[in-house]
Amino acid sequence: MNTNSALMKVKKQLHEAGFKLTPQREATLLVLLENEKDHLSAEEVFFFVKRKSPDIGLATVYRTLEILTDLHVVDKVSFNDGVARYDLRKEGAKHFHHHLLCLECGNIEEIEEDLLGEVEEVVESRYHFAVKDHRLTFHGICRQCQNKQEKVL
Amino acid sequence: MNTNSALMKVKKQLHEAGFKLTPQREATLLVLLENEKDHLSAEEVFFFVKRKSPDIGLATVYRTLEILTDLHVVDKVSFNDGVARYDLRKEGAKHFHHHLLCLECGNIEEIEEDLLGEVEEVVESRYHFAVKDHRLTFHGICRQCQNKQEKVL
DNA sequence: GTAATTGCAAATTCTTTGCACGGTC
DNA sequence: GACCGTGCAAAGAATTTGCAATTAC
Repeated sequence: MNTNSALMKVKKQLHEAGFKLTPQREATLLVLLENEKDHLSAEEVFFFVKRKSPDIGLATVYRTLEILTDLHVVDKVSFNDGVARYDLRKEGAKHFHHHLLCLECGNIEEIEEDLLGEVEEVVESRYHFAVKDHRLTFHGICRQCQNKQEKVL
Repeated sequence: MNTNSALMKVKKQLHEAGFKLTPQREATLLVLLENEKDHLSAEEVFFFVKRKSPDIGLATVYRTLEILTDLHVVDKVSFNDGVARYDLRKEGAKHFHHHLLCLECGNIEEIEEDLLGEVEEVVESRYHFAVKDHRLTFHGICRQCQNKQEKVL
């Protein structure tokens, strides 16, 4: 995905929602785009943004992330470690992707595949619940850590 | 599920892990058992426990919930509202149950059905990830709120 | 021009920790 | 009597908010 076109798209979204495009918001967006694969916390985003715009304040980052969450540009996720993390929604992705959280090394891998189609149908029909989105995280041991454990044995 | 037998079982688990079953811990457990269907935060557990044992401290509740989480008696879950919630693991349940979070009224419904069997197989084989547990929450509109919306239209 | 946005610091909220005291085997 | 567990208050971490100054449109 072209960073610039993604940026333009969000700009449009911001304007349509009545927000201004400030340099601070642009810098924050750039950081998110450059770290697409990570799951940065607000503090981490702040750390990276500060290298581009040293005068930015943490509160501004929090406020920007809140707006982007409301616009569904990012998804706020939490992996039970007490920090909110922000995950860029993939361009054109119908569904929010899933996560594999390694209990050993703490690494988080992403799964783009949908996988939940049938499950959502069951939820819709059997529980009469109109599904809009989902959060799915598997807890377990990643490939690397499995290999390490085998060596130890 | 018999409250008393559930209590006995946890007592055994505590002892096996080298912990005592103190009156405070027992009161906390009782609150969890009595509110099995809810997803209480630590503060809420504290509130209910205080009615049984007015002298209990909030820190004790936090410490108890941490022990119970480590023993997998409860699961710590987070629905992105900034508070950790504690969900009693069902007796004999192979898998952690799923949640339906209504975006309208905020209510959380539970699904006991597994539903993820095939999905886990895909994750295991295609991503070489050894699944130990999962967290699945659907965001959407619950049956009650759907009915309300229809009336408005 | 003016309403939105910002940075800073203070305030809040949730959770953890230090420590002296109390209960238990 | 060693040790675990407790309550309280203080500390810590994450996030939000109030406000005067600044900026985008």
